[in-house]
Amino acid sequence: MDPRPSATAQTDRFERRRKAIIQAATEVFLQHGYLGATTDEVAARASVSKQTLYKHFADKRQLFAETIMDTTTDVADGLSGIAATLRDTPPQDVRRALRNLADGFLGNLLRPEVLRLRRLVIAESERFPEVGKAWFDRGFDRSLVVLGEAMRHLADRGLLRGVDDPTLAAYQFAGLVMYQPMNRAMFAGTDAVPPAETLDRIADAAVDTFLAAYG
Amino acid sequence: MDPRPSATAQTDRFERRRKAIIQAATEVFLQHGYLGATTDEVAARASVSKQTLYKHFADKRQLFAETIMDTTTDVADGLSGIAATLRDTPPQDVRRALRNLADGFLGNLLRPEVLRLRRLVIAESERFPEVGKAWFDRGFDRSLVVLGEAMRHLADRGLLRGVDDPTLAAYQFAGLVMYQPMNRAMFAGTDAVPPAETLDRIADAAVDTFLAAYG
DNA sequence: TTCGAACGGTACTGTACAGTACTGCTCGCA
DNA sequence: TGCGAGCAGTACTGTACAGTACCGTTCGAA
Repeated sequence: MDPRPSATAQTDRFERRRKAIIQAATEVFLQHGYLGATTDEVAARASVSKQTLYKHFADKRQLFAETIMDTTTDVADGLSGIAATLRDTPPQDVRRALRNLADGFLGNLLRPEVLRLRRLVIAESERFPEVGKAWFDRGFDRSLVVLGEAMRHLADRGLLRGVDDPTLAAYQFAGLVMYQPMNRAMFAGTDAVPPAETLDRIADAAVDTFLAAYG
Repeated sequence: MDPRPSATAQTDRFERRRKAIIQAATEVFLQHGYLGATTDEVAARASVSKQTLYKHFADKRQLFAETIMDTTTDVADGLSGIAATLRDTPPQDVRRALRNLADGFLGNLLRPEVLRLRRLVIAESERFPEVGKAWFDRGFDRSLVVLGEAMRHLADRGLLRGVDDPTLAAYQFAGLVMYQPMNRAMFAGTDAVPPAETLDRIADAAVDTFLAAYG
């Protein structure tokens, strides 16, 4: 009972349209929030009629859910790459590698789009519990588990000590680095991210404290 | 004391009404968010007519702004009390006092109402920048500055060392304790706060790491 | 060239809600 | 007991928007 013929050309077209709608919806939802966004604007920005939009997505709820679900792994993928380089750090470079990791956190997570996306997911985590949970599990938590694995690897190589709970250690590192700037950005606005010198001081101090415990 | 000559009865009445409206508005905004909330429901829950509501507040925006502004110092006050007890900790009890502080953070900030309020402020920090900034400055940052002062005091007494930047040290402690559970709660929902054993492990590990650096 | 499905444009429907207008009651005060 | 202010109740206005219906056009397949 597939209404579409099996021709791949039409399927491609269909998929391209769907991507355009999701792209447009991402922008509109990020700008106005869930309730503030209108399907009219999404359709217009995707250069698609509302009829087409509603052929792809049953209703506004589903459009939102699928749109945000699409972003779950974006940030995590970036951090996983950095975590991977940590595993094979030469012995004398642990401090430098951790400092590098801190910069990776700050540089990735404090980007305006990431902050707006974060705010949106948090804002709608009661209306869309599955979306919030997925974001946490597949994005947030996942990248810290990966980071924890890298730290355990460093511990196995004797470059860190006392890493009984690798994931917890990873969260501690992230907390040392991100807690102040992330909260500041969440509350005081995207343009309230601390200046580079401040971030440098925070990153240095985070590495010092982390190595005092695990170095 | 009261500069006004007469009519205090009516003024009291007026003020009581205003408080009732703000109380009702707090509940309604927390439940539905800014756009999702209706002034009809606020008026009904405050047992007040819409006319009366609009006599107290020019429009919905102002109602929201004043309602949330009213909450800025609620959480900070609770934490400041705990921070105050830290200052005069006897020498042998530093670890226990820090552990106590960690419990204070977790117990205060992970309460369902606090989480919902946090989500709301974050969600509306673009529509209401003043509100978000005020919440950060008067609530969040303020309590950590106070905590930093207490830590500097401990350092002056020789119970901590290396506290060059007390506020930064306070943020590090808060990050070690709160980063994982707060993010989990923000994304995965109010009922996703980790169980008590997990929070215990996090608090213990936070104190260990903090004291490794500053003890 | 012809056929048919999908699509864009657009107008429409129903509903929800911010803010206002009006009426009659109630309550504090003399 | 009577007066006046403020308020509850309620109805109304204007607007915005989710979702649908309809029509004419485009485009791919044979």
